[in-house]
Amino acid sequence: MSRSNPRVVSVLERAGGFASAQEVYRLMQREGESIGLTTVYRSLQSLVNDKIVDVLRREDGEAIYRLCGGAHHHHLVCKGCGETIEIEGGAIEKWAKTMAEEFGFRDVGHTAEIFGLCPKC
Amino acid sequence: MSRSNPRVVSVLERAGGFASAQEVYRLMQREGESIGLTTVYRSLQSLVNDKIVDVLRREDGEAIYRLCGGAHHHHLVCKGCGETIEIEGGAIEKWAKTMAEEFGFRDVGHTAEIFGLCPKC
DNA sequence: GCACAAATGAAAATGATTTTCATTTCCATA
DNA sequence: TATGGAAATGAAAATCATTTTCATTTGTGC
Ligand SMILES: [Zn+2]
Ligand SMILES: [Zn+2]
Ligand SMILES: [Zn+2]
Ligand SMILES: [Zn+2]
Repeated sequence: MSRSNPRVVSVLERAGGFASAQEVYRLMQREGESIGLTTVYRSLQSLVNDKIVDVLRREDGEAIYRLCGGAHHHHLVCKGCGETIEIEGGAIEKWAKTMAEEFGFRDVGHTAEIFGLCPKC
Repeated sequence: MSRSNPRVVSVLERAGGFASAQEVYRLMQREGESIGLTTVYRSLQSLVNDKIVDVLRREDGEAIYRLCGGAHHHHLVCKGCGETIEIEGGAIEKWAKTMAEEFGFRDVGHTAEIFGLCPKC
């Protein structure tokens, strides 16, 4: 059932930072790899499910993907140039845990992102 | 040149939290207000430019808008039944501010959500 | 080879957002 | 009040990422 595609992973590796599904597709085409856009979308979804890939949104709403080091972390993203910094979320982890307990929630996860303009922009 | 539309502002006020352009449009229609979808989009854009309105993205990428200054809060969402609880984010606010300062980011916003299974599920 | 499940991808469908463009509303001035 | 132009409006078409459909191909065990 795992549709995680090693060829897509390889492209993300070479791409370095974030890339959209469309970009991954174009890259593979340019390099002469034969793949369908649908498969790119499915592979990326699968990689996200398997937590091998992070997904965020560009300001225009397009989804962008990136290989994610296993460690849990959060992001500080520049709205101008897209630069992304991985940051510690110690305070968040505690907050999420506290809130979940207070309301009796189990099996809890969370998301947290900060976005603004970096010094260069 | 200001296309900020007081009728759209009024809808956002009544809506309380976040609403997408499509939702604002549907709401106005339901209330018998005559307005075009294009104008809704233009008004919301204008309100964002004038910093009267905040814009975020839903998980599916749809843009959602909210009056600035409406009380800022976060959500605790049940993955099972969808129940949503509005929660305080004091710790987050501080965390976001600290991190942004540390890396010299300006004009900063953030998102934070907790999701899990509520006591009933 | 055979059967059958999973993977693939082309093409169509979807849905939010933007663009076009003709029409209408405002507003200042004669 | 009439008039001319600028700004606002909205219906319809265009755009574009993403999802769905569905027929075909591939892989795997027998
Ligand atoms: Zn930047
Ligand atoms: Zn965290
Ligand atoms: Zn529940
Ligand atoms: Zn907050």
